[in-house]
Amino acid sequence: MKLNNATQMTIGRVAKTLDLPISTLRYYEREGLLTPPDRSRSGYRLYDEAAVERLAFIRSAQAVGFTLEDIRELLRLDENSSCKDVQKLLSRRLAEVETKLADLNRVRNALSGALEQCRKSRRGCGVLMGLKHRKASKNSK
Amino acid sequence: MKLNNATQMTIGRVAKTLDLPISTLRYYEREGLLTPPDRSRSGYRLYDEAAVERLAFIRSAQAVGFTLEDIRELLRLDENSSCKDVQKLLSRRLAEVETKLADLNRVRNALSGALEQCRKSRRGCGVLMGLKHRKASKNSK
DNA sequence: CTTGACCCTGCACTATGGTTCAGGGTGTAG
DNA sequence: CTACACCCTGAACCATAGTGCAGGGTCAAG
Repeated sequence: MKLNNATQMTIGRVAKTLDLPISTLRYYEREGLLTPPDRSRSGYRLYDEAAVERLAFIRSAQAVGFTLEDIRELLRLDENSSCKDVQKLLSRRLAEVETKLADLNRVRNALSGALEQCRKSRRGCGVLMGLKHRKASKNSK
Repeated sequence: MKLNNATQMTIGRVAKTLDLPISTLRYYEREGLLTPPDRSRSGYRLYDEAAVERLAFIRSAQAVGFTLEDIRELLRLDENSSCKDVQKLLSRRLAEVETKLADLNRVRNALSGALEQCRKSRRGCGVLMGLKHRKASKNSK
């Protein structure tokens, strides 16, 4: 099987490039996150650079807590270039991210505080002490 | 049913206090996150203040990305006061949190950059542009 | 023309974090 | 005594994000 274009890759190649299982690529396609790629005459999926970039985007976004549903939305908006909508989604997400950052910062402080306590160990490790009095901030979704 | 002690609460009361469904409390108990509370003669669960605090801790920890499994571990270690182990877990988690913070910061910058782009809209919204070239940092678990 | 690596589909299965349901007992106000 | 809110258990069910398997076709080397 010759790949016509230098940028056409089989699913296995793409999977290796991005270090994720083949099954996940097929899953993303099923779920509408990846547009169905071209097929070779024998039915093999043939991906181009754009698909690889899209995938990389998906993984990045996912790595920081966007759900596949979120990402589907982001990609959809980006495609239609409905700039207003993108803006709306973007600022909503930005606000969420900032909330999450604030939360995480508090947790980091709590953790490192507890660790500190722990090291100069008076009166047991203050894990519960350190964290339990924070208010759980609503998931904001 | 009289509550002997001022701090004894039925499941519904606790649920209302912490604003979570009754079913979740029973679920946490099933999963070993909550030690089985006292029971009234008729079999009703009766929770005390400590249980409520424990629950609050669970929700806080969960809100910032610890899994129930993580939390089970944290609580177990805290109970046994095996300070060495708590320290180990704590510093592992701290490292994870810091990685996550760094990731989130990058996303925040990407998002606000994209938003900026979007506002002075030349050449379409740069959502994909803004995010897709980041490397997905391995989940570090 | 066989071997081995790779690809296809469809369907079932997994783990996590719960939620819902059926069928039944309890507590208290009127 | 009846109503109604509340509680119990066990078991099934749900969404999310995949993973695994059976059964079969394809490609390149030797």
